[in-house]
Amino acid sequence: MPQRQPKWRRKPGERPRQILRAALEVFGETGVASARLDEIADRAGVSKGTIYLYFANKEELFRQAIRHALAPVQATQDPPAAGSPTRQLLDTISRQWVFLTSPDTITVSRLVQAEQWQFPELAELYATEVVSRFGEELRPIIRRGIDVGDFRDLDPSVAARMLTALAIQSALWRETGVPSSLARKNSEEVLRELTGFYLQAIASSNNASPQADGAL
Amino acid sequence: MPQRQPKWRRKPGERPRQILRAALEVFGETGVASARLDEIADRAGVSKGTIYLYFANKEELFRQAIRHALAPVQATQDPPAAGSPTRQLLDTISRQWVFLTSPDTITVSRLVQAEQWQFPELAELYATEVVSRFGEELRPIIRRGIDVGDFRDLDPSVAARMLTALAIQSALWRETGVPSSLARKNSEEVLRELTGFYLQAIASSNNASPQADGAL
DNA sequence: TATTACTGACTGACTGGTCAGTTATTACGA
DNA sequence: TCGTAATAACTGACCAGTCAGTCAGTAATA
Repeated sequence: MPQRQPKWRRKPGERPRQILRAALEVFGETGVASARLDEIADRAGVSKGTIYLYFANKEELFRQAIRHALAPVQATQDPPAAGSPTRQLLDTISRQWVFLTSPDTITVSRLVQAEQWQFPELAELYATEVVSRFGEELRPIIRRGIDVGDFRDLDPSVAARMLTALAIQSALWRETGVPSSLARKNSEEVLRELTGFYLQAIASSNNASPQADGAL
Repeated sequence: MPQRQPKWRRKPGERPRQILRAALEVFGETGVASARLDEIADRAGVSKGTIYLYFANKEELFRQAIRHALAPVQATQDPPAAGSPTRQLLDTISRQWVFLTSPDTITVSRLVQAEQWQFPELAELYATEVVSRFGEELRPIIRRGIDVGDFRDLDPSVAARMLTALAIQSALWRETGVPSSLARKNSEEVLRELTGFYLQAIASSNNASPQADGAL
């Protein structure tokens, strides 16, 4: 006689994670206002009431979901890459690209943009944890590249911001396959176009073609 | 004895415009789902019922509001600017920048991103009417610049897409003052940084510094 | 048996959409 | 030129559906 399975199990340790994951999914598909808590509960495999054991309300759940999704980038402390500035830059961009193109990050980027008036503190969090952090990684590399003469003389802050803007927008566009010129391209191709363009863009004239090829 | 003012006036010709304008405003502030039709009606100076005389439902109102806001760009037929490729490019970017940084366009850019799953046809419209159209203006100029030797040898399509991505993201970031490095900068400064960076980025080595200064 | 985790039916506030009724405007006859 | 009938434009109270949030009760676990 088979032992009767319990209808549900107590997993107080895992619940928050399960719920946050489902929440990000649903919020990402419909936006905050249209997201239904019953749907989130379903996907998390719990009942609606359980959500309220761990989160105060829908808004707070959203906040936590975003923060949770941004945790990975907060965790990374970049091992200062070795090699030439070009090499370092390439590695750094590549690492940032992996983060930016992950489904969760795409969702967060879109949601934060969309809800910036309802949740300005999340826009700020995103700016700090993603944009600023990326800048902090990029600037010293660019500066060194200028000193060494590999890159032309430009403002490292501006150059870093340009790259980040370019990377984020590329990542967002690639997801939708819109504009159509991106539809067929996979993530690696887009990254290659991006790095190809950017390295040329900042290369000094006496170093007009830093070899980016074969780098990935 | 003062003649009694009518409580309201019949303005069937203006109503749609009034409503669309109010709708874009409210949609932009709260997103589609949270926007209340009573609020839109208030700001348009009409009652809720009137909205339904001109639009089938909320979704359709949203669609029309976006299309309406994109009409200006559809109307412009660019007079093929005179001068060197650098000059032409500068003029074109400048014109596109004005469009991108207008409050309505900012709102549209944000809304289209946010609602791309609910309204994929609007994402496509935006891609066609903004991104593709910009590309069509930029590509021939870039191509000529390459032929003439002012710009280095790169793929005009990629170069155009990079510029558009950069411009859109810069416009969106500037609005919020986030990242904080953009908070104090006004539109003109951001445009100058953008063009400065980009012209350098695509300049050929034997033309390393096309004079962008004093251009605006 | 006590405690903790969880369920899901329920409630009440909210809002998209409707439509019977009202007001402005126009057309027309005297 | 004035009343008045006809029409088009508009209003706003109402209804029906939805969903965030509650909580009395139940199931799992210690």
